[in-house]
Order: sequence, then C-alpha cells, then structure tokens
Amino acid sequence: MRKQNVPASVKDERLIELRRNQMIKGAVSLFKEKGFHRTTTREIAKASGFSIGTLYEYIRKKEDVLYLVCDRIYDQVRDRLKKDIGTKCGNTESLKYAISSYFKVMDEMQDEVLVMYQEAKSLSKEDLPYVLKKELEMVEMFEEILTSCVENGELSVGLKERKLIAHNIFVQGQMWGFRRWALQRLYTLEEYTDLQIQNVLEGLSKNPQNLKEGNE
Amino acid sequence: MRKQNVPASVKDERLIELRRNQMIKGAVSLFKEKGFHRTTTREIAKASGFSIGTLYEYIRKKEDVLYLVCDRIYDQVRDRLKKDIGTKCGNTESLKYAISSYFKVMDEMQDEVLVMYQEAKSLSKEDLPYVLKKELEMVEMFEEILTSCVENGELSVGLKERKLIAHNIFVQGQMWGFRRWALQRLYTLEEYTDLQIQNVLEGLSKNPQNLKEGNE
Amino acid sequence: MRKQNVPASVKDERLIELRRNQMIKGAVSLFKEKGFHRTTTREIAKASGFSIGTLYEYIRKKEDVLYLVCDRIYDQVRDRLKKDIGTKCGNTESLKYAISSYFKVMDEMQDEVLVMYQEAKSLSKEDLPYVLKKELEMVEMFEEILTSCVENGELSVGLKERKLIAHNIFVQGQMWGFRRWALQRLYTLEEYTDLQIQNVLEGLSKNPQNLKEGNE
Amino acid sequence: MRKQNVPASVKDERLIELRRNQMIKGAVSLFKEKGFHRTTTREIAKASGFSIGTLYEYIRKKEDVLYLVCDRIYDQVRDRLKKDIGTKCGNTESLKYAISSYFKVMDEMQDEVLVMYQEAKSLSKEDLPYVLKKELEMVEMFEEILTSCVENGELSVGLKERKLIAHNIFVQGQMWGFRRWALQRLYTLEEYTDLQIQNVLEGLSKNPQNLKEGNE
DNA sequence: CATGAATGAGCCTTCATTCAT
DNA sequence: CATGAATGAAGGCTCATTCAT
Repeated sequence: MRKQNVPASVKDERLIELRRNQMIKGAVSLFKEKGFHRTTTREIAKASGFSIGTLYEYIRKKEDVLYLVCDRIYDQVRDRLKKDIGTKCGNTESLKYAISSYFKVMDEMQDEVLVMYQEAKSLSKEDLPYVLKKELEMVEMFEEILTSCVENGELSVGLKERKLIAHNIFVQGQMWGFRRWALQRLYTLEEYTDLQIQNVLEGLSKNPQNLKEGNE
Repeated sequence: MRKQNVPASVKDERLIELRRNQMIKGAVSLFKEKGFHRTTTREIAKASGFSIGTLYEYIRKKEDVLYLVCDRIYDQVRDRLKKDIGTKCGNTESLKYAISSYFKVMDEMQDEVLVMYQEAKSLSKEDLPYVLKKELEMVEMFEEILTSCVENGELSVGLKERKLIAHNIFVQGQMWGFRRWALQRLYTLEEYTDLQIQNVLEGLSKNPQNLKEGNE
Repeated sequence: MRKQNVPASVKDERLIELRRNQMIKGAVSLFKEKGFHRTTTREIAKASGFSIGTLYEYIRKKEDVLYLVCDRIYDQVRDRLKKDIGTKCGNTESLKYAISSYFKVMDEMQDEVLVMYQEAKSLSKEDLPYVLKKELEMVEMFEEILTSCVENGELSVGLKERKLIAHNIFVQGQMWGFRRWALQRLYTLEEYTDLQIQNVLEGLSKNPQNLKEGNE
Repeated sequence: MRKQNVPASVKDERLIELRRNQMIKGAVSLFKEKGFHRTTTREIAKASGFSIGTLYEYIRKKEDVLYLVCDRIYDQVRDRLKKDIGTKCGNTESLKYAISSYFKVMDEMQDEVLVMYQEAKSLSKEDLPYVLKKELEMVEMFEEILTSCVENGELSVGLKERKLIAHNIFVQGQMWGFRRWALQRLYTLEEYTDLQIQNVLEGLSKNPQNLKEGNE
C-alpha cells in the first residue's frame, strides 16, 4: 500500500516509526498555528523533542515533513471512518450514519484538515497525486454506500450523480472546518449534520427520472 | 466601500490604479504557479513590468500584494455576478440562472480562486476579516434569491436551511476549481452545473415540511 | 573665508540662501532626534518644506547637508561668542566672562553641538579639516585672552600651557552638553561654570614657575 | 557582573567567548576605519573569520556587535586601570600615577575609545545606560583617590568639586584621543600628562577655601 | 545514532539619487 | 525652478541543509 516512502538515514524501523510519530505530532501543532512555510525546521525538531541534526536523519527535505503529516492525517480520518462505518451494510440508514460519523470526525480534526487543505499545494509534484489518491478512496467509500442503496432499491441515482453526491458529502464535511468562521456561528454540529443529510437524501429517495442518465 | 488599506507612497491616484493593476496581474500568475510564499518580491516586480523599488512605492509589505490580489478577485467575481443576475427577480428560474452564471465565473477564474483559497491564510489578522466579509456578501446574494423564491411561493425552505443552501452553492462553485483534478475529468461544466442545480432544487420544490423549522 | 562650497544647480544666490536655511533647520532637528545616518533625504526634504527633487537642486549628496549643518553650527557659536566677548580687553575678568559666556552658548546649543560631535566623523575627508579649522579658531579666541592676561601681568603661563588651557576650556564647554547625563544632575550651569573657572584660574594666578617652560 | 545582554543561539559558552572575541576584534578595526553605520554585517563576519550565518549565531542584531564592542572596550580600560592603580593608597603621588597611567591606556586604546565615543549613540535605549554606568564607575575611581587625598590632609576639596575634577580628568584622557588632530601635534604624551597633572593639582594643594563648599 | 555549529544562498526592504515633466 | 515617480544597488537577517564530532 505504501507508495512513495520518505527515505531515512537511520535503519532501525522501530526507531523510524517512533521518531516520525514525534515529528508529525510536533509539526501538526506548529502548522496549525503558523502554517507550513512560516514554520522552521528547527522549530519542528524542537517540538518533536530532538535536535535539528536528528530531524534530518529521518527526512531528506522539509517538504517530507509535510508529506508525512498529510499522509498521517488522511490515514487517521480513513481509519476512523472505516472503524465507524466499515461493516455497515448499504442502506439509507447506514448512509445517514456514515455522513454523521464523517462529519463528527471532521469536527474533531478540523485543525488538521485545515492544515492539509491550506498546505497540500506545497507538496512536491510527486507527492501530491499520492495524497489525492487517498482522498479519492474516501470519496469512494460514500459512493459505494450510495451504490448499495441503489442496488437495494432504496434510492435511484445514476452513477454520475452518485459520484457527484459523494464529492458533495466529502466537501461538506470539510466545509464544516474550513468555513467554521461562518458555519459554526450559525449551526451546531448536529443541526448542520441534519440539514445536510436532509439535503442529500430528499432529492434522491423517490425520483425515478434520476436513473435515466445513469450510465457507464 | 473602497480599499481601506494598503497606503502608497505615490500620490497620483490614477497611477496607483494603473500600477496596481499591473501588479495584481503579474502577481496572480506567479501565485498560481508557485504560491505566495515561493514567489519573491523581485519576481512580482518583474512580472509587473517595473523595478523592485517601484513595487515598494505602491505597497508597504509583500503581504499587501496578497491582500490586493484577494481584494481584486472578490471584486471581479462579485461584479460579474451582479452584472449577470443583478436585476433578475427572484424565482427558481433566476436561481438556476444565477447558479449557472456563478459556476461559469468560477470556471473562468478558477486559477484566481484557487490562489485565494490556498493563500488567504497568509493574510494578516487585520485583512482576513475584510476579505471574509466580501465572501459573505456573495453568499448572501444566493440567500436573497432563495428568500424571494420562498416569498413568491415557489419554494418552502426555512431561514437556516436557506442560509446553508446558499453556502452549499457557493462552495460547489469553488469545488469546481479546487477539486478540478477529480471533477473536471468526470463532468463537463454543463453537466456539473445541471447536476448540482438538480440536487439543490429537487429537495426544495415540493416539501412543505421544510418550513416547520423556518425560524427567525 | 568660504573654503569649500557645496555647489547648487540653482543660480539665484538669494534662493540658495533661503532654501539652505530651511534645510539646515529641518536637518538639525532630525539629526538631533535620530542621527545623520538614520535620517533619510526624504525626511530632510519634508522637514525643510520642499520636495526631494528640490533638495537635490541645492546639494549634490546627502553628506553635503551634514557639512552645511556643521558649518552653520560653528558659525552660530562663533558669532555668539564674538558678539559677547569680542571687544573685551584681555584681563582675567574678561576671561571669566568669556568662559561663562561660552558655557552659556554651549548650554543653549547643546543639541546642535551633540549632533556635531557625533556626526562629524561622517564628513568626507575633504570637509573635515575645514570644520576642524573652525574649531581651532574658537580655541584660539581663548588662547588670545590668556595671552593678554600674561602680557598685562595678571597671569604667568607659558605658551604651551596656554594652548592646553584653551583646549581644556573649550572641551569643558562641550562636556556640559555631551556629558549632560552625568553633569547636569550634579550641577546647575552656574555651579558648573564657577567651579570650572575656579579650576582654571587657581593654578595660574600666582605661580611664576609656570613661566619657566613658557617658550616660543 | 557579566554580560546581561546579547543572547546567542549557540550553547557552548567557550565557543561563544571565542567567537565573540574574534568578532569584537574584527569589528573594532572596521568601526575605526568607517564607523558603525558604514560597516556591513557581512564585513564584520568576514573580518571575524566566519560566515554571515555564523555571525548571527552569536548575536541577534547588528547593534549587538556595537554593544559587545563597547562593553569590551570599557572592560579593557577598567581592567588595565584596576591593575595599574588598584592597590595604591590614596595620596597625591598615587593620583599622579593614576592619571598618568590612565592617559597611557587612553593613548594605547585611542582608536577603540574614539569608536566608542562616536558610535555609542547608536546603542539602543536599553543598552546605553548600562554602558554609561560603566563609565561612571571609572570616574568614581578618580573620585575615590581624590577623597583619600582629602582624608589624609593632602588636599582640601569639597565633594562637588572632587566629582567635577574626576570628570575633568576622565575627559582629559579621552581628549588626548578624540582631539588628537590638535593635541598630538602640540605635545608628546608625557608633556600632555605633566601639564594636565599640574593643572589639576596646582589649584588644589593649598587652598583651604575650597572646603567651604564641601557639602554632602 | 545524536548533536548542534557552520554555511551561504537568497529573501524582503530601504533609500540615495536621477530625470522627465 | 519644482516636483515626485522610478530605479536598483546594497543591507540586515533567516533558515534549510550539511557534516565533523
């Protein structure tokens, strides 16, 4: 599953894991506070609990830290999501549950997500696609649930629309974080969740015409 | 209503306008390419067609360029929008037209919008609210149309939901740009527009229950 | 008497005089506040009441302003001194008067004098000697009074010592200004003057041995 | 008693001492030649024998170099003085010795002292008082010797006059350096020393009236 | 493996000076 | 004569990265 690794000078895999955990933890809180560009490698090293020399034993370039951070955040979101909705079968009830669970994760990790959205563009041309792929995987989780709902007859939505709705759901989760300045003064998380679920489901439940553009 | 910030050393207002136009144009294309932080002031000056010394006759700090750019982008989007949908009365037809017009603007200005979304966080604590206010104004344009539709009986949506839908529309416009890597390989702009309009309207047209949580 | 002039582009001598007066006045207050190096030519122009372009019609380089300022300060001190003690004949009474008058001038112009002492080193290699010559002229005024006192028998001091005492008096006048942080919290100007006069005169009045090293 | 200011990024105290010594040595010779403002940080680094980056590992701002230089010069002068006259008991003989020793130091360090007098004003508002305090300490060394002479009956001078004479002595030492253009072409150091000692002592040795304004 | 001193390219910004109007 | 916009060399300072210990 690992695509592009960040090579380390150190060989001890256990140590690599340990140090990188420290590193990511320190870096996230710094990036949250001042962004990737305004954070220095020395600060990262200090926040990680080791020296600048040691930092460079586990990465090659500052950008590697960003990659590691993004990677970690995605994994965390995905793991949380998988754990919460993984085994559910695909009906509208489980869709509602998935959305609400996803929104909850996004609420808890809004700082991290914000960081990622603002700094992802600083990833190298090689790393970006890998990160985007992870994002797509998550969108596909929603798409799959929607497909199940179609298959079991609860909904009738074409493939293209399903894909779009999955994206919408995904973005609406992020919105809660990156538009917090507007949304979180208007709604509680519960209100927001209910309203968005309503928006998503209302149009889908009974409209057979949606199928007519379903196409592969 | 006009730029409350960014004083210039030069007195001639006409010149300021001219030079800042050059500056914004040059800066946007650079920010697009490499982001605000990776762009140097000298590059901005060169891309603007004048010397670094001259650049600093029209701004005080590098950050001012970013503010000017954001300010300009918002004004352009808003002006385009006002021109397109300004006089329309508020019915669902005009809502569709507004959305489709807005998406079109976002499509044309996707580079600029992308820049703004990735770099806005680099604005100073003082400038950010001013920029966010401009964004809210645009969201409110959609909210007003929705309200008109409610008033003329075409739709029945509560205030809170109306606000949320306005945000959704707004973000869906941006999505087209900042998720282009996923969306633009799945849909044409027209498809995307139609599907999103459908999503927005389907749930609203006939469902009187929406009103029950309408509250002021 | 004019040694090295600062050339101006402007021909009208009356105008040159006027503009340079404005300039010196503005510059002195700026130099007082922030020193020569930290003062910009634009600031000088503004404080002088005209534009930066006009400033450069009356000087060639920023340094010229410093020269003009130093020149002016010396002239003022010397004129004041000449006026006060010029016609007095040379006895110890007139020496006391001269010292006390000189100290009074230095008290009134302490800011200006401070400026000169701190910034004179920034004068060009060509201008400095000219300024130092002016200083020597003033030292010589004290020397001459001392010589008169010797000639009329009131004092008996050799030439070399007379020269040194003249320097001492001169420096003691400056001290009052540039060591104000220490002296002016210990003495009033009158106390300071009386004590220093006492110091100077006591050793001189009755000690014939001083003459033995008097030599021409 | 030691440097309360100027933090370094480097931890090794021995290294700090070493590097700062290099730095001060290089900086003094540059300041001598062209003054603080005309000396660039890069020049200081080069004259110190290391890179600009390393320079900034040991200071925070250019101004810190000036502070370090002033601090060092004072310490050197004071240490020399303490070593030379430290144990002497306070009689007129030891006063003569102290003056002559002090003048000798000032002769040897005239470049450094000149630098300090011309550049001290560029010190920050916080550093200046600290430097002035050091100067006062040295003045007080002379004052103490004078007081001893009064106490053992050799001299009769009031407190206020003692303080002034101490200042006079101190300034006369500096004069030798900063008025070298005039004095050193008139006198040898020995002549200058003898004449000034004579000036100082003559008025003091036998004049009981001085005491009448002795006051605490 | 860990450390942290050293490096220097490169950034933002200032400001003396010029010159067309 | 007066103006002030334009210029660009130069300065202070930062920080990612390396490497000897």
